[in-house]
Amino acid sequence: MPELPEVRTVAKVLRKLIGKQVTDIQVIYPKIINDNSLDINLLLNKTLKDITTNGKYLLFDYDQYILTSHLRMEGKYFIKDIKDKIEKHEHIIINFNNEISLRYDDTRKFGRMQLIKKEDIDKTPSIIKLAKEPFEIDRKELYDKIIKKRLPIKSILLDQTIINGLGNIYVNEVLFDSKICPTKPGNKITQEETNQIVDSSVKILNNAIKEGGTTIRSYTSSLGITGNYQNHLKVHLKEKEPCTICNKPIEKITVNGRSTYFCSFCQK
DNA sequence: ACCACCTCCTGATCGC
DNA sequence: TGCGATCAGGAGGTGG
Repeated sequence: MPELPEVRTVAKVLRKLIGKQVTDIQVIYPKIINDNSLDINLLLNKTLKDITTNGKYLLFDYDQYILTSHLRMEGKYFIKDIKDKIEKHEHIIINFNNEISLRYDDTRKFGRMQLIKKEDIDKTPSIIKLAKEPFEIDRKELYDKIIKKRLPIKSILLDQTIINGLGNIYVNEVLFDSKICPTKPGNKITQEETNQIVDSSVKILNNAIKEGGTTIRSYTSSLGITGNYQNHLKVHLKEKEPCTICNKPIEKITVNGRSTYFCSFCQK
């Protein structure tokens, strides 16, 4: 699943479209567009000014409009020629300069887009409720939010209103790096452990960004560019493999319905 | 406020 | 081998 490093990698690749003008839009599977979105055809003839990210959201800046795009599980973008055949899982097509075709491809159709007026970005619930990314999060505020909860720390860190950008892969890795058991309830977490979670998140996300993200089945970047961070994973998908610290087998459990990989000896 | 549970989807994998 | 059942999972919604 695309998380913060993968989304940043996608944004970087797509920035080659900046300065180009939208000449055609095709919505093949309309449910990808949120019900509360403006009509995406308002982007016709508009010029793409910038692409930024906020957590797992891509933000396409078209001057007076912003198109938000969340890839959820398997959303991906491809840049093709407008004459290229439309593939089975390509649901939204935006053509630029009558030559370049941006294809939104999503096997499971979980991804969502929403077109908003730029001045409404501060009134858009999905965006404003996002917490800060680990790079700039306030550790005391994060601790105050964590200790109010009895949910497992694993589940708390997947909540984008608590900390922004981590998904299942990186939460598994962050908790291993922090030596914290994923099932430990939030109200048992200390300020020191919170600080460690932030430090580990920054370290792991920065390394993953450097590697272009993690390539697993559900994620490939635009243009088939693939990341390399899967080679650095220490627990995710490593069930029964030896822990890199203590050599005991990595365990797989389910925490609130999510696959969780950890070392029960190293993570307390 | 907090949290459990359901929904959306389809390809891969499992079980018989 | 084949076919139906089950699973995976981010975020939004519902309801206790």
